[in-house]
Amino acid sequence: MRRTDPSAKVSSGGGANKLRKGLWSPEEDDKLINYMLSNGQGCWSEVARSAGLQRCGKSCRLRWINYLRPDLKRGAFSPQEEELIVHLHSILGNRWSQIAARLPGRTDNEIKNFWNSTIKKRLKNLSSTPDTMSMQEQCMLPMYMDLPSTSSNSSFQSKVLNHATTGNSLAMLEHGLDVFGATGYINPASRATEITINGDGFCGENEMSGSVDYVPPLESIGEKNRKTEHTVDVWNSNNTFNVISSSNSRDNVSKSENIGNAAVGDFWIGEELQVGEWDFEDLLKDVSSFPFLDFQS
DNA sequence: AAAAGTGCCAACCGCCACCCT
DNA sequence: AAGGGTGGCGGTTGGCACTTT
Repeated sequence: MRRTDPSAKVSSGGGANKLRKGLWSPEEDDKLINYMLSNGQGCWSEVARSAGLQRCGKSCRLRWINYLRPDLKRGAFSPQEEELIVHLHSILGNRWSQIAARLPGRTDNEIKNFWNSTIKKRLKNLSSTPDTMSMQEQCMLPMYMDLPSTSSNSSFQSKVLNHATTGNSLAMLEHGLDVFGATGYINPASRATEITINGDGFCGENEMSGSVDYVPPLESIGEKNRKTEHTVDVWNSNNTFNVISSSNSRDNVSKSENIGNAAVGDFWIGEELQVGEWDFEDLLKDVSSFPFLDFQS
């Protein structure tokens, strides 16, 4: 843990308006905590002024949200949290605030740091040792590694690789997954050949196999630039990807369009799946059932 | 023991959207 | 409609702590 810097920089500016930057001192923390506990959150620039802090409101907000908030859960991420982060990231991509919203007591910054410093590296390492990874990791792996070049459809594979290399889910909608999500995550409790579409209100026709996790439109209310055309990549039981196109409603996925496929290669060992290998399975199978979800926010 | 390398994470930065005037 | 203030977000950086050489 970094120690507080008693000589935090003071930003250049006019006379009395000098604002401190850098690490927060314990005294500053005390001021902010005391003010917030007695007055609650208001306009952050006003908080900074009223609390007697030579900080910009933005800095106060960040400090409070990421470090001083009393409901924060400090300490290492549990394996369950880690699993959930990986799964949510596979669905939501780098939408850290939305991932954090599903992990009580954790901040977006914390999750982002954890992802960049730990999970990313772990997944990278795992990609070179597929025989030692957990079931969940096996299922997630294809999203983060390059695929073998055995696809008969190179453009489709390019698209898949683009997803993988950008860290976005294979299942991210091509033009903005802001209404619902889908992922190639496969339920380890199921045999690969038995996986079927699931998700609230999504895809009435089980004409394609695969696994689709519905993610509630947590941020979709009031969202701008909502796209009306969606494309979803889905793992199917033949170790290929399906691409499902929908018109404009998650309740009306009208067709399944298998525009290409990409073999997932030797690291896919779905036939060796064991039921009950990890307890978090039911939770991850359908994120929408997670009790912490706030669909209305 | 010291230098170099690496990991971790708090905090900053820039951008964008929203609200108000 | 335009512009300023503010909040929120994701990407990035800087520096401390730890590990390796």
